[in-house]
Amino acid sequence: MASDGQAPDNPTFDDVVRVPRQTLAYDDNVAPLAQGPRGALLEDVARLAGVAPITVSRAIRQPEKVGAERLARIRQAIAQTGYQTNSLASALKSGRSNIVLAFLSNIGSQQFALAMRGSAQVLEPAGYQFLIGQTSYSYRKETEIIKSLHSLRPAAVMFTGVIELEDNRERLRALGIPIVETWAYPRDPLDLLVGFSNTDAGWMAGEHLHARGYRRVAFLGRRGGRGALRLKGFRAACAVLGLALVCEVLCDEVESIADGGKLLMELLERSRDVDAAFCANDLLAIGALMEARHRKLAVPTDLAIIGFGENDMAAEMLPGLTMIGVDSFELGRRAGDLLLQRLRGVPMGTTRQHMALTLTQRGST
Amino acid sequence: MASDGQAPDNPTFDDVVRVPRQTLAYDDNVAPLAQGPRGALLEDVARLAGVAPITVSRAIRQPEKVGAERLARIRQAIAQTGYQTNSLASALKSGRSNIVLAFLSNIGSQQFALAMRGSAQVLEPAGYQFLIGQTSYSYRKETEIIKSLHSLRPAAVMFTGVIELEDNRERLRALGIPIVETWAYPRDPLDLLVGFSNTDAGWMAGEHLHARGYRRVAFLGRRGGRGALRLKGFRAACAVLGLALVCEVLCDEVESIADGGKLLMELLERSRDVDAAFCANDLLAIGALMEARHRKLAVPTDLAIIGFGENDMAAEMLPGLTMIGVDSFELGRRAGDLLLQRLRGVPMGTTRQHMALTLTQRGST
DNA sequence: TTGTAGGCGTTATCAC
DNA sequence: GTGATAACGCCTACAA
Repeated sequence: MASDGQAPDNPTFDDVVRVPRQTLAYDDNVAPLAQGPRGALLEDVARLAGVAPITVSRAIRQPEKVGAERLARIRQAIAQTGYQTNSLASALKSGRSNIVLAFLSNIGSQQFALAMRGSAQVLEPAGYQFLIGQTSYSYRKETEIIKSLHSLRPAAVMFTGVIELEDNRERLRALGIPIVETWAYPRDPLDLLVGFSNTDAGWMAGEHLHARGYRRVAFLGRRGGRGALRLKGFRAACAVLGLALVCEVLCDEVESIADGGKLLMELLERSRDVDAAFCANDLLAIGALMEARHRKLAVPTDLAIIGFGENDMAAEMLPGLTMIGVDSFELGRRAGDLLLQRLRGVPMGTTRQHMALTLTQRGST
Repeated sequence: MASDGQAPDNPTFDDVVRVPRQTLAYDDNVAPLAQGPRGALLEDVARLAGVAPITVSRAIRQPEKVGAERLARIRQAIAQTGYQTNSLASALKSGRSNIVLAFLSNIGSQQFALAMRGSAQVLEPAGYQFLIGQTSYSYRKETEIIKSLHSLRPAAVMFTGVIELEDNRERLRALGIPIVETWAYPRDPLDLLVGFSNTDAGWMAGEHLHARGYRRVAFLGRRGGRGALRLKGFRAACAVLGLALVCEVLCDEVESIADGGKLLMELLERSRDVDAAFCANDLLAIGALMEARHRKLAVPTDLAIIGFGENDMAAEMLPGLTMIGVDSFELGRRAGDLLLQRLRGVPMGTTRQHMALTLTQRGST
């Protein structure tokens, strides 16, 4: 065992728990393990059940079209052999797989992660494999990914954002699969949409600051994408309500809490005559609040802070952070639901859902 | 635009930026869009280039085996048609795809997310599609996922953890693909390993508390998995160094910061005669520190707190949280590197890498 | 260096 | 309700 500090030269082995074979009871039978790298084929099952391969295939996909007796025999044969459909071959022939792909612009975001849980909770029980990829806020990567979809043939795709490149929109349409965009409320979504208005979010921030009596405000946020939309709404509110938008501190990327501190410092350098700041995302708001405290600025008396996005930390901080946000988990769940309806061919009333924005006031304003 | 508060009935449309076609310059040519849902085939490219399909296939995979002149013609034809390899068909025939799958036990974890970025940074430039799934700390789901791998035939798989079920280990071995386990240091990894000793992490926590003069300590953490390993090391350190391990507060799952608060409350109910607590993960440590502050406990004088796992927040809190952790990004990067070596058939010196644990002392101890 | 033949495992199509 | 046949798009094996 390590005996003196930082980096033990001889790490102790972890005695990881090992669960022996077949001791866990599942609802379904745990099939016997495949023999060797090549598992049972449709043909093997068919031979065992005394039917044609195509009948086994049907028994799996459309059991109602197979006679009861044979169905039973086939099911037993499947259990015996541990047969698993080769989804590659299946997808190649049918042109559609059971994979649903979600692409996150940032895999580290708490909100996106929550949404993914919501979607998975809906899609996985329905038999889809839910996998996640990242675009890292890069057009370049987004394009590569979307190109690759053409041959991966997922059943559906989901994005935490709106596709902006016309080329990519075209490519996605050409796939002919359900697509959900989220996290914004554009006029013309590609296909399905579960989102909210970032413009309104900015407006709400301005309105709240005004209602709380602040008059000289600042914006901290990303220059592009949803940041720009939130800024637009914020500017509009300031103009209408008569707030002085003293300072817009913009950046290109937000990677961590530390960025919030940096932007706040920049703000304070540019102007000290500001009584409230709207931080256009959760990390920025948390970072700004911490930096303010480090500098002994009293929040909210010296500077009020409102953020967008919700985050577990917001409620836990002192003072609590006032945040505008959406229920990300629910957003993900609904996105999954919309996809499911499409995939099942249910006639759809609406293909666009709006998520309500909520403002949770805490101590920071 | 929303005019009064919480949930606007008529959300404002976001005027999302739209980037028109062909205005972005990439290093490679952006191929023209595929015509219709069915893109160009190997055969189409071959016809255009005046060669056999197999030659095109080779030009893509082993260009050195194709004559220079034809290679040029083929490449032009590929660009013209916008041909994209159908990875399904390719994988079906060759028995191997270019997808690398990583499974996270918890998609919301900051550390896991960092590791994924590290892996992606290595694997994606090498031409692999890096996708992420979740096991949600469930044996059941893990089993389902591993079964499905059989037919998805990824090039390799990665887990943020060690596979504990013997059945699943068997299934994974049968796949015959590179496998990386991480986040622990077991005696007998399935294949590749990039990990650290959780047992040592627990030991280090005990050692640190001892060195700082604390004598009556508590453990807060998960009952199973890595929590149990960290507890084991912590217990050992306490025994050897003469610390009184007054209280072990255990739980089954950790989902959010709030759980840390709950466990701390439980601790305080069970015993007030404790001068330091080791929280076996980042959320627990953050939650416990916050709860302590809410209760006006002075940290570290009334209660010291040390956590495992690192987290952006740890350094930002007041007092800063002393944490033991690993460089998750680097861990992910190395895991990706190991996989790449395997996939490329590079003879490997070692298939097991140990990541150093580091203790960062901050104000909380 | 290039090409031919055949098949990966499944499912669409069309007969029975 | 069931089965024979062909084909999805590519790549391995072998031959030229």
